[in-house]
Amino acid sequence: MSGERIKAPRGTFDVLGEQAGMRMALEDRARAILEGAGYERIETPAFEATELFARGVGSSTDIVRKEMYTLTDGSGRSLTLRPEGTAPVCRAYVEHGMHKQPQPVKLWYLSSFFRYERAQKGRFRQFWQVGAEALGSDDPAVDAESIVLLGALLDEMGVREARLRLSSLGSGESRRRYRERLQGHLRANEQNLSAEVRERIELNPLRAFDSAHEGTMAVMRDAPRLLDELDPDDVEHFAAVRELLDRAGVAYEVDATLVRGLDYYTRTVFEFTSDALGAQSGVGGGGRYDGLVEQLGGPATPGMGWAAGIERVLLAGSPPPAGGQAVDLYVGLADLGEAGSFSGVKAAAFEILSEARSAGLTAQMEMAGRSLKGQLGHADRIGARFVAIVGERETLLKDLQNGRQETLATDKVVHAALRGLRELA
RNA sequence: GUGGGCGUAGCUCAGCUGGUAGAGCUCCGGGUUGUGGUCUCGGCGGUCGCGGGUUCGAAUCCCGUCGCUCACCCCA
Repeated sequence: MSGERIKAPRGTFDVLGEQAGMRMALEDRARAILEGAGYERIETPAFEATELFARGVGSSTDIVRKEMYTLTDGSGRSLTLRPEGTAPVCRAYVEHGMHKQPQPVKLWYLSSFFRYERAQKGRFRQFWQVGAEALGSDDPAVDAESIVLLGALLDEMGVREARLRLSSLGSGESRRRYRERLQGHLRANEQNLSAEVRERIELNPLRAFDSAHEGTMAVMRDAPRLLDELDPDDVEHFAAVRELLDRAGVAYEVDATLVRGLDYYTRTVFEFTSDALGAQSGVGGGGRYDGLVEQLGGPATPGMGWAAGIERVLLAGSPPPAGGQAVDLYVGLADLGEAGSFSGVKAAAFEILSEARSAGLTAQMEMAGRSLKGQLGHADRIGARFVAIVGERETLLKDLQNGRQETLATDKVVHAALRGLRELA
């Protein structure tokens, strides 16, 4: 061995074995649920113009301020590995003129995202999210359906004890007025706030509700509540969303202190949390972002969506085990010959392998130079039904399930295996 | 960026107060002049994260450094 071992970068991981199976199961369920509700799959580029996130996600967010993987390409363009999925989807909506399609346009994705953060349980630098976005309608039914779908996905993935918190951030003038009142309250009590919150009074005062700092929490107990100051339209919209969720039998709690980390949210916001997760309790969340498409240069278009962290869903849930691929026929060799060498027997075995696959069987061939005992052991371990031991003149075909075996001409092996499998069925 | 815990075979770990490394699992092979899942025996496999220091001697003590991990922060 020479040279230093190169390891996967901090905060990244290889997906293999059981993990890969669980992910496939999740993707499978997500597709069934979302496409059943009219969502179509979308994949956007892994990197975008930096400007998209600066404008879309918002310059007050931690994501834009310190968590983006930004690089300059050969021609001097500033590009950023996507830290989230909503802005790219909105960009695609505008770029492809989807406002001409029947609204709402419903899109879903399962992709990886990148944020420069310290990794910990449930938090990584490259992570995966499944997300759904519905653009072009401000109907409360869109909000409710969206939330119901994520709830269904979490349920099917075995995420127990998921709590749903719900709120409304309002919109327009009332929201601006509220923001100023809150800033006033914060400034009046500035000496009791944590340093982080103090720094954010101008940028994002709502974040103060999220603080775990004691002094800050005391100040926030007396702070004005946004929910008490919504516009009549927003009040009505929020009431409709709640009514629809009630009708769907979805349990939730209204939490006026629920704030989300991205600037684009308006009106409905929600989050599913689970205690099974450690410090990172958020499994998935989202909300309405009625101004985002316009902010990205498109027509005024309402939008509603969510994202759930794959790693967190898997951590909090108990996904159904993925069954391994059955192997109908394992093709072994009677005469091992030299390791890595060519032989007539090997060629005959390879021919059987091809023939078996053409006949619709799943088949594998001995490629490690194992002994006869080793080959049978291996075939058994991978769950093969039949083993063929190919010899110079004839071939032994053994049924591993009942131990029966017969010797037959090599070119009859696949037929015999097929016949054996048919008898089983 | 800050703090705690941890870094010994591919994996899980043992190795007390210093005497230059072990187990289980996995993998491969033997036990069966060719036949699997049990059992049994054996083999492959380790610069004890890295660098320095103390010592006759360090995986074991000290310092530094890197990495992993959990937490703060923030979020999915």
